[in-house]
Amino acid sequence: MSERIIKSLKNAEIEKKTHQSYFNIAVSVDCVIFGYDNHELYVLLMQSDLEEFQGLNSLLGDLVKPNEDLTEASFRILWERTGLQHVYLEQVHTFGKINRHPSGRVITTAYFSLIDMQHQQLNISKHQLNWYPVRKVKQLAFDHLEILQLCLQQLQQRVMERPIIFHLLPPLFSLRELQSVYESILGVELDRRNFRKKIAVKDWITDTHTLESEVSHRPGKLYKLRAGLMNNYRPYQ
Amino acid sequence: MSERIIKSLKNAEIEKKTHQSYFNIAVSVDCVIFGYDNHELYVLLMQSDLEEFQGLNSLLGDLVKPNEDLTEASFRILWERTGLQHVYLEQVHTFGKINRHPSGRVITTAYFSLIDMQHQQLNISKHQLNWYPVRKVKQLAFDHLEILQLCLQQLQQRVMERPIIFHLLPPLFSLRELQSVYESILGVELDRRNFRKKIAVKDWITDTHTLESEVSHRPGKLYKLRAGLMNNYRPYQ
DNA sequence: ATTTGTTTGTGTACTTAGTACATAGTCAAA
DNA sequence: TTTGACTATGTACTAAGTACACAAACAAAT
Repeated sequence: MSERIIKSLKNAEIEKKTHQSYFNIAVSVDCVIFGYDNHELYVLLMQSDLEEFQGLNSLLGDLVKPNEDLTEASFRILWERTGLQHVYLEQVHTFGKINRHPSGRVITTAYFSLIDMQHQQLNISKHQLNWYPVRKVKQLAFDHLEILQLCLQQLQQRVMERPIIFHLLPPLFSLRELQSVYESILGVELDRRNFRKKIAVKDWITDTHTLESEVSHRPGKLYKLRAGLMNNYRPYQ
Repeated sequence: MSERIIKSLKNAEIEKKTHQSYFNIAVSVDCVIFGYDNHELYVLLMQSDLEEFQGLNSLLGDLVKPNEDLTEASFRILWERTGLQHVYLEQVHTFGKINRHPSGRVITTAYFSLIDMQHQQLNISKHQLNWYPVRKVKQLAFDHLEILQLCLQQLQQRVMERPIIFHLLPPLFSLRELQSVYESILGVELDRRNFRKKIAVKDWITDTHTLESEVSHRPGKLYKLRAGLMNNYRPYQ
């Protein structure tokens, strides 16, 4: 064999090996979509489409296309499955264990997002999606329970430092509602007067001088997010 | 054409498309390796091996093999390039922009690690590695400057909450050294008495009742990490 | 019309964490 | 023995966090 041919074969060999070795990890994203309703934090789940996990729920995820960012892929999933756009999204962690997916090597980057489930119209029925109380989810397909737990933990940290909790609420809200969302996320009860003081110090919201209506008790003032506030905060996506 | 053949062709088409679409994203890890010496925080960098970035430095990274975890890949890089094992490692973020790598679609998961650069023997020369003062790094190959900055930011947060800073120090250290490492990471000067109070409250270290030697001033007490402390803290890798 | 249930709105005393700051003591080197 | 460089230590002040109670507003039930 001529040296040229040997070299060429070698290159082919290398190329094949390279291809096999390095280009058969699939990349996916998974979205932990949180919503709040009636004193409870919910997560949006779908029925797993894998035989191995029949009957189990899973997070909303998909493989990332070669021509899209990780972030774009997450927004696409949100759009395709729920019809929502302009949703708050934040990267949490990348899960890369070898056997985390039964059909092959798939690494996944987890994001959480926050939506106002009471007032956004979701195309839930189309895709067999359902809201589940976060604390009652005990089992999920893949390593999705671990992912959910880490996302919840990160959410708990973030809501104290940054004004992201408002994505779970309508544009106008009462302090009672706000406190209740905090309580549902943190899993603790808060003292009302101290909570109000703490929120006041943060300077995130402004009084709209309107009142709740159609409540069977003394109506509370309605607040909104302070204008221009969100310019100072960007999630690291 | 028979229907069977058509179907078969269709399947081939789908398979090809799937393969093209989903299996040509490469996965890499990059390690931001921090070290401390003489009042300064350093990062370990290598010369970029890409023509496009000739003359620039880059982080230590490599493609992830199909049969290794992301974490394993990071440990492998550390081992291959520096000869070090049992290094502190923590995942920070996954960078997935489409054009972040000139040779194709590569997403990378960034880790930072902490090593005691004064007392560990590194195989630095073999791989053209060098330590650079973190604050003086102004340009790197790829998006590595962005990665470095985010890792530094995460390190700044973590050292306040968890006892990881000790990985940058030898087993015995004085409070002055410890304070100096904090200052080099946080980029601020700290008040000595308040610093000592703060460290005392955290209950991370114990007095060994030995003194510094060979210093041309009053020697300080030497401290070590409190026994059993690290059991309570696990990095989320 | 009155009562009941439920939630709003507000302030103070106490505790804990953070900050600013100065002086005497120990060692090596000159 | 003096100089330089560092150690060791405490107090007064400020800011943030916690515990806690009562009058007022509204709807619903009577």
